[in-house]
Amino acid sequence: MGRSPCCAKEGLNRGAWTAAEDKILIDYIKIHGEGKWRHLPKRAGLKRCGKSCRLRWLNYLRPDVKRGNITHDEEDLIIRLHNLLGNRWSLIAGRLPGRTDNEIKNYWNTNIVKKLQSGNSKSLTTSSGVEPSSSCLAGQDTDPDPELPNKGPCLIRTKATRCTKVTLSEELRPLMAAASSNRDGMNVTCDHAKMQAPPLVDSEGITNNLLDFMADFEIEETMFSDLLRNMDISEPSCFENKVVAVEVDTHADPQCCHRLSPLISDETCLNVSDYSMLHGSEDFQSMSALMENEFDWL
DNA sequence: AATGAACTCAACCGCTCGGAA
DNA sequence: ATTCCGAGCGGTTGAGTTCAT
Repeated sequence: MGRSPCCAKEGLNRGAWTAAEDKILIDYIKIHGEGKWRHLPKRAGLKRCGKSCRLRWLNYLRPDVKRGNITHDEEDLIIRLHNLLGNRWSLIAGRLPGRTDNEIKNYWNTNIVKKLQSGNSKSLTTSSGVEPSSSCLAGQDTDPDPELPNKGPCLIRTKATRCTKVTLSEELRPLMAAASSNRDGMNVTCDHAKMQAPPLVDSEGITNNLLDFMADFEIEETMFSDLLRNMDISEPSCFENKVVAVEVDTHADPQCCHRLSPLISDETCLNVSDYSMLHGSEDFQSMSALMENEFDWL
């Protein structure tokens, strides 16, 4: 037996929204706020599915939705973020204030893909010199660059609230899984099955799924570098260029970032939550310098 | 001016996830 | 532990619009 539909479809309006319907929805949300979408149509007196109301509000009626064409800067950012995130439109949209995931998805599929297919990648090179990855055309999640199978994908993760998540290259995962199992008073969690699983590879030996390639560590309170220190590793330099990505919140202890810096390869994209975005800093070195200046933590 | 092709983008659909019961 | 439900996500569709002939 299948799942019950989100709403009874009989007698509901479909297709484009009318101005009158928009007004009803806006007025209702002004009074009652967002949420409870399932019950909203009945309470507001709309002959629409709750999902439809939610979509209409989020993609069109919300007051902070930005109108007008995507600017060159925005396109530049979309390309960079797509290189890092793949088709994770909501995450990309989260970095473009006022833009919705639907809008970005449409823009990508109608404009950027077309430019790529016409071989006009030069015009799509970002100001930072980043070209869209070859996987962009496939309309699939971004694969790691086959040329860099062991350096890990460049990626930006979701916003972090603390210095929490560390994404590791596959060779580091078993070590870290063991370390977290044997932790002594350190509040560290991870998906052990994922950490110890071999990476999925295709017939050519290329890791073919970014998400499988990644393994997150949740590190509460304790900093990642402290965990490393507690691991039984005779040669700390074995970590060089092995940490694929790190999430650090702007409010996190900046010293943590400093300790991490030797572990992170040049090719790695470090996500420092909004910090690097706000400052237009794309690599760890410049980000690190910014933080040094700002926090005086040396 | 007419018409068909191409394009755009709002809306829909099916699925997954997380939290509550 | 399991089920249910609300919410959100990404892929797809199709009506309306624009463009080319």
